[in-house]
Amino acid sequence: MEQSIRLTKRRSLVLDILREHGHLDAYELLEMARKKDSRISLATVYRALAYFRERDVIHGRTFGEGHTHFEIHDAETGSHAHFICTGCGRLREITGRFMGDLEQLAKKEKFRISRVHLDMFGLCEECAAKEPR
Amino acid sequence: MEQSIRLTKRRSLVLDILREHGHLDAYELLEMARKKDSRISLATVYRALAYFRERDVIHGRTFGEGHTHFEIHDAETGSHAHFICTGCGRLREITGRFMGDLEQLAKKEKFRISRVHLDMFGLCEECAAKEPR
DNA sequence: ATGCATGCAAATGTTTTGCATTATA
DNA sequence: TATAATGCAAAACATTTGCATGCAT
Repeated sequence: MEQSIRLTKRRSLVLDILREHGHLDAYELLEMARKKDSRISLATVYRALAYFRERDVIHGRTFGEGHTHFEIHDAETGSHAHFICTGCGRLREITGRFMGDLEQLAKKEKFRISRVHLDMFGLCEECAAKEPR
Repeated sequence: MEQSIRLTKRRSLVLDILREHGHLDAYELLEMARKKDSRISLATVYRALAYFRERDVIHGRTFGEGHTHFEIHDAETGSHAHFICTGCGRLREITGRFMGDLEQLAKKEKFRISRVHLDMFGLCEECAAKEPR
């Protein structure tokens, strides 16, 4: 809900890492950030995340393990969709060609959509092969 | 990933409350449960939630406030979809008529879907009226 | 000189766990 | 009985904050 974005060295670092890797949790971010800037603190990471979240640059989500993963919004749609394999835990991003349908639906419901989060849980090809049904 | 489900008085209570109210957090659940059973503890609520979650009866999700909401899976699809108003915070459930499309997509991606979580963030009709753009 | 940004450590809030007790779906 | 569930309090985590210091998108 804020407007201007002031980028510091450390905020940029956090953002760059997210840009490169996507959906990381705070500790993973801290670890990667420290490779480039050994003095960055966990508090700064969290503060940067909160800062960007307020400004709608990133969002956080949880996949059931009790902590938050952060990622940058999809540039076009502000949306994100995932396949999460319940077998191996792998997470794959899927892109937004069907987001239009959802917006369609939203319109019918008189809801003005700004962001969609879609998570699909199931088995990926490999895990499905191992565990046939 | 577990098989049998043993229902005790307290587990049933937790489940009944979720059935009646949907997406509650642990404290809300505790509060409502205590109206029927004044001696139930927070630990039991959490343990019941973990128990049902392992057995895929319920799932938890967060909407950005730092704690988890729990709800029962949709009976047919195992899926859930929400509109979350970023203005007033209201949450509305939407039903699954377009879930088929998603399953279609999943099939193309060779992913065997068992559950879909869809959250759409935006402004509800009332908030959109207040804050036109 | 001023206003942010930051590190550190402490505080908070949520969820989990160890252990003794109670119930038995 | 034997096993599992429960309450209570403490512990463990994830996240936030107060305060002193440092920096300058």
